[in-house]
Amino acid sequence: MVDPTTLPRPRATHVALAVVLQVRDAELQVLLWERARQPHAGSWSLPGGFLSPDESLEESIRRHLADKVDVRELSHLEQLDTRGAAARGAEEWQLATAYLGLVPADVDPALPADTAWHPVDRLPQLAFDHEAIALAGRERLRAKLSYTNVGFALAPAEFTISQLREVYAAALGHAVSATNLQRVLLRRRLLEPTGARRAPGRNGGRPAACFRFRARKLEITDQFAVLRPPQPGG
Amino acid sequence: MVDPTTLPRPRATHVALAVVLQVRDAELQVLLWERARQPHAGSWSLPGGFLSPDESLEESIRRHLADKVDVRELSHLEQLDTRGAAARGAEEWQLATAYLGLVPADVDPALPADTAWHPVDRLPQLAFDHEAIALAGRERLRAKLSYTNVGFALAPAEFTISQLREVYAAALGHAVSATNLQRVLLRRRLLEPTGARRAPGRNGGRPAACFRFRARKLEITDQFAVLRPPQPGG
DNA sequence: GCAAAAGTGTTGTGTCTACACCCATGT
DNA sequence: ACATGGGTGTAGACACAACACTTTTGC
Repeated sequence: MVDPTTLPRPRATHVALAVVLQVRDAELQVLLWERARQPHAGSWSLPGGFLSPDESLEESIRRHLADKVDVRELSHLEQLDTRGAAARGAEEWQLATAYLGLVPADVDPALPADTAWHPVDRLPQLAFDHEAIALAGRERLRAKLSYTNVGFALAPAEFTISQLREVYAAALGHAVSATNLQRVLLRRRLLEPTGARRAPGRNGGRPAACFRFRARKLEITDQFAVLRPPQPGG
Repeated sequence: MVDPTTLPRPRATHVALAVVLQVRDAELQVLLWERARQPHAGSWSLPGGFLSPDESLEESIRRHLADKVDVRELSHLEQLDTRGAAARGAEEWQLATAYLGLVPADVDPALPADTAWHPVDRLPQLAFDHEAIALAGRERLRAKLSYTNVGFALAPAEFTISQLREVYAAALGHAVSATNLQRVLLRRRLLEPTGARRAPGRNGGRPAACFRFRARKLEITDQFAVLRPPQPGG
């Protein structure tokens, strides 16, 4: 092998993409962007763009997303994976790093005209392999809802258990029992009561207590560690 | 935004790295490579190298590793993360994608002179941020030992429960009970008896039954799904 | 009072750890 | 016989899902 400083190395362009998810209208939706230019002009794709030499990957995806949604509304951002793609851009050699971004259910960011939310369960035709990436983002979210506190990133800052139940049900794609949701999240000490109560609707009903997530950054809350270290006597 | 085909985009070199782990001498060890050239000449780093335009990321890391360990001995390979690094190579703009590779405990690949195994718990000074990457690889492995069948990638093709216990203990970094290990892995149907028995050692003892992993590719075996879909009646 | 919504009590099931005990072999 | 290492039986702790029941409101 030779000294890399003397031999020009092949260079690729690099793109950062994001699967930005939000629960809207009781459905998990993803932010898509209608491509104005080739390749795949007119079809939908994940938002993102080219990396600049002076920024990190995370800075880059935040910068590109800032055109679509206010960055302050991104409550969580984590990396999915990186794929090289000979077939990605036909003529240029390109790599793409995908991120998962989450937006709380109670905000409705103003979007540019070329951008819209789409239910992840009914995606339109997507450019490149973006459908697979979007679905991978959904699965990552679903898994993490079970063993981390990611819920904080989808829920409003303060909420009733019923509201939270709707958010979880939409994200997980199946019915969720408010009873058990409350017990699991309280037992794990993810939630704390704010003291506030929400007045009932027109039909009456008991006023609901309000809760918040104790932490607003990602934590592992269920150490799935089977085979844990031995603890004599217990 | 402009048509990318008309405007030259900034391009970066891209490196694929691997955290290759194996249980050796009852310790989890990582394959390191002593750098012969700048930057960081003389210090240790993770094996890897530059990406070529005609290959995928995984092909690239397998090609670079082939110089160090026989590729057939890599029982598992998965992506960790990608980091941009302004500070990575001083003068050139570079991104690095890290992989986690695993080697079964019963092989001892011939290594080139500049390459050696080091216990992950006692790493020498590593170049760049490779220490953080190596530790991230170890944590990924530890987590997956709990909820997947990755054990297959660290264990020999056929083994006794005692041998497997040593492998798990080394990888997890704490004592593991053979009793409970056997129960968990059998209950989850990860292991099956081969029918063979292993003769006892000099001191006698009951002959041990031999087992193998049912599958030799990664599977999720513990759906950590708390909040699972409702199942009326049970 | 009655419907509606929130929240609690209770029971059953399954998984895991710990530890006692039994089994098969060498010396 | 007895030490050594392999393997099973069993009991307790815990987390979870399901569902019945109670509480608090509007009408």
